[in-house]
Amino acid sequence: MAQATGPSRSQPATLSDVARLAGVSVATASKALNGRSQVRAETRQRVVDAAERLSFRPNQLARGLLAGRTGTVGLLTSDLEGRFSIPILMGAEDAFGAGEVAVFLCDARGDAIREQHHVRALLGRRVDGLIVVGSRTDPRPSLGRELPVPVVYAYAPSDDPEDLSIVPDSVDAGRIAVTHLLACGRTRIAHITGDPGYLAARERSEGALAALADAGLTPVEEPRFGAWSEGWGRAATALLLDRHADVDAVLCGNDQIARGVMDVLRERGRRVPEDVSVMGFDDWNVLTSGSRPPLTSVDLNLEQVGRAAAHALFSAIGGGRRSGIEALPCRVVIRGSTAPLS
Amino acid sequence: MAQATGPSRSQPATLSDVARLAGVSVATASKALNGRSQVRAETRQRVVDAAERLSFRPNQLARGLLAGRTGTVGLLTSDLEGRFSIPILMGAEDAFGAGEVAVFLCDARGDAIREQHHVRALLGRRVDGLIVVGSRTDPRPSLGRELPVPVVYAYAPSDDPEDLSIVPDSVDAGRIAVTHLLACGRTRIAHITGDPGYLAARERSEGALAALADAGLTPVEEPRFGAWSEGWGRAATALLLDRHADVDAVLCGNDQIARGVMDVLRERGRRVPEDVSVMGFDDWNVLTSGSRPPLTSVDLNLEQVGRAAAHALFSAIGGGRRSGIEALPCRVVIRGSTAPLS
DNA sequence: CTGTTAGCGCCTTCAT
DNA sequence: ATGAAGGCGCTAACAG
Repeated sequence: MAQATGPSRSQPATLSDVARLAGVSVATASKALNGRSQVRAETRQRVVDAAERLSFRPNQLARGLLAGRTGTVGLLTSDLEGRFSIPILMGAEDAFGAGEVAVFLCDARGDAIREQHHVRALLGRRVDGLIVVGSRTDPRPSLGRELPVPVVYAYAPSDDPEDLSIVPDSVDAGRIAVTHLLACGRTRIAHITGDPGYLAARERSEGALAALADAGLTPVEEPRFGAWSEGWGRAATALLLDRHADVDAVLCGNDQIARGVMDVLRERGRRVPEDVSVMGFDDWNVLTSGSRPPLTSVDLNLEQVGRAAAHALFSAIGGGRRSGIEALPCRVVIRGSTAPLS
Repeated sequence: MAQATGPSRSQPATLSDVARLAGVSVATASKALNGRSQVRAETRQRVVDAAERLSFRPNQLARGLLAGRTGTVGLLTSDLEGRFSIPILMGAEDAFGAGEVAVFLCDARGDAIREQHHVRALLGRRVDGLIVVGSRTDPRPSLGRELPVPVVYAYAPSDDPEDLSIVPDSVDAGRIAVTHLLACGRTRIAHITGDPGYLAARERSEGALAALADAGLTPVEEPRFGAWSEGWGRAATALLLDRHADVDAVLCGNDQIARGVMDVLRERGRRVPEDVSVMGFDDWNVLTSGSRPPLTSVDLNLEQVGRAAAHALFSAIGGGRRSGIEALPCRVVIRGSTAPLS
C-alpha cells in the first residue's frame, strides 16, 4: 500500500484533469471551484469532489499570468544575520501571510551589486511589490523611481524623499527612555552609547538630551560615544565612576553596552537598580533576560515596523501613494534594572 | 525630464513588444535572447538592443508555466525568531542565490495548521522543492510522502526515516568539546547543561561523556541538566563549587549557560581560563565576544547545514534520491576562556 | 446553467 | 535564418 493511490510521483493535477473526471468542461470546472454563481449545485459538488480526489491545487502561475498580479512580494534584506532584519521580516511575513500573498526572501549581504541582481530576479518573477529592509537606521540609496512596482523601505529609510520609508522613531526612543529614568526620580544621569557613525546613536542621544533639557537637567557628563559592545560599556563605566561617583542612572545606547555597564557597576559595589538604574535599547531578549537584574530596555517595535511596511505596500499596490519617512513609536519595557530612588 | 522615457508606471514590456521594436517575430526574438544559434548576429543585436531599451525581463511565470519547473523553492521555518533558523536559512539562500532559484519564505510559528496551510500555498505556486527548517534537533513530524515535490529537512530531522534530513552532529559536538578541554590538560571537568527535554542537551552530553570515557575519565559530578539560561548557569555553578572546589573546566550546554558560569566563577575568585576553563555551544557571537574573556564555543556550522540542505534539494529535484539523517560535523572556536593548564 | 473561444507571455517544433 | 502555429494552466468573455 505504499505507492498506491497517492499523487506521490506524478505531475500535479490540472483543471482539465478535474473537468474530465467530473465530466464537465474546464470552464465549468473553473467556475465551480471559484464559487461563481452560474453553476448548478449538484454539478459544483461533482467538480469539488473530483478536485478533492485529485488533490487539485490551482496553478498560481497560470492564474497570475492571466490576472497580471502574482500575489507575491519581494523582501530584500541587506543582512539577514543582523539583529534587526529578522523581527521586521517576521512582522511583514505575518501581515502578508494572513492573506494570500507569498514572500520571496533575498539577502543582498549588504552588496549593491547583489542587490541589483536580486531586484532584477524579483521583477522577472513579477512580484507585486518590494520591501527593502536595512540593518541600520541610516538612509540608504533608493532603488530608484523607475521600478514597475511599488517599494517600501523598512528600518533603513531611502535617501529619496519621494520613496516611502517606515522606521522606528529613534529620537522618541531616547526621549521616552529618559522620561522613564526621570519618573524613577533619577537626576544624575549618564549616557554611554555606541558608534557615533550610526544615526541611531546620534538620534537616541538627541532625544535623551532633549528630554533632560525639558526637565531642566543636563547629563552628568557629555554623552560617551564608543562602540556597540559590552567591552565599551565596561570601559566607559570605569571612566564614568572615576569622575562622577554620584551618578544615579546610566542610559546605554544598546543592550550590549548596558550589560557591560551593569557588570562594572556591580564590581565597583554599586547596587542596580537601587544606587544606579540602568537601561538599554533594542530589548534583545538574550541580553535583557539573563542579566542581574533583568534589564529595562526600549523595544523598537520592529515587528510593528514590518507589519506597517507590509500594509503600506499593500495599499500602494492597490494604488495608494504615500511618501516620506514615517517614524513609529517605541516603548519602554521595564524590568529590574530600573526602579524608583528609595 | 522626470517621467519621460522610463517604464516607471506602465506595464512591464513583453517579448512581443521587443519583437515589434526590433522588427522581427516573437519566435526570433526569443531565440535571439536565449542564445539560440539559429539567428544572424546582426539580428540578435537588434533584438538585444530593443530588449535593453524596453527594460525587458522575461516573465518567469510564463516561462515556468511552459517549462514545468519554476525555479522557486519553499523555505518553511517553524520559528523565525529562533536563533537556529536564521543561519540555516542564510546558508540555503546562499546556495540557491548563486543560481537562478528564488526562495519563498514561510514561518509556521510552530503551528501545524499554519504549516499545512503554507505547504498548500507553496504547492499552489508550484515550488520545485521544499526545505523544512526546525528550531531544535528533536525529530519533527514528516510532511508525508505524498507531496509532489522533494523535501529536505534541516536541523530538526523528520521522524520518517524515508525522508532526508540534514542536521548538525550533536554527539560529535560534545565529543570535540571535551577533546579540546582534554587537550588543554583539564581532567576535572564538570558539565552544566540545559533542558533535558531537548535532544541536543542529551546528545551533546552523551558525546562529552563518551570522550571522557575514552580518556579513562569521568566528570567530577553527574551532568547538571537545567535550563538554557544564564540564571541556571549561575545557580549550577554555585552548587558545583560548593561540592567540587577542584574543578578545572566546565563544559556548558550553550553559550548562555556559559556566561552565567563565568560570572559566578569570577565572583568566587576563580580565574578563567587559568584556574577553570569554560566553553559553550552554539557560538552565538553576541554572547561569546562580549564576555571576559571571550568564550570558546562549539560552532554548529549551521550555514553549512543550510547549504547542504539546499544542495540535497537540488539533486533531489534533479531526480537524486537520498534518505535518512545526515549529520554534519561541528567545530570548536577557540577563544580566551579555554587555555592549557599552566 | 454549460460549453466554446480567446488569450495571458513565452518557448519549441516545423515550415519556409 | 526567420516566421507561423501550438500549447503550458487558467479565467473571462461570449454563445448555446
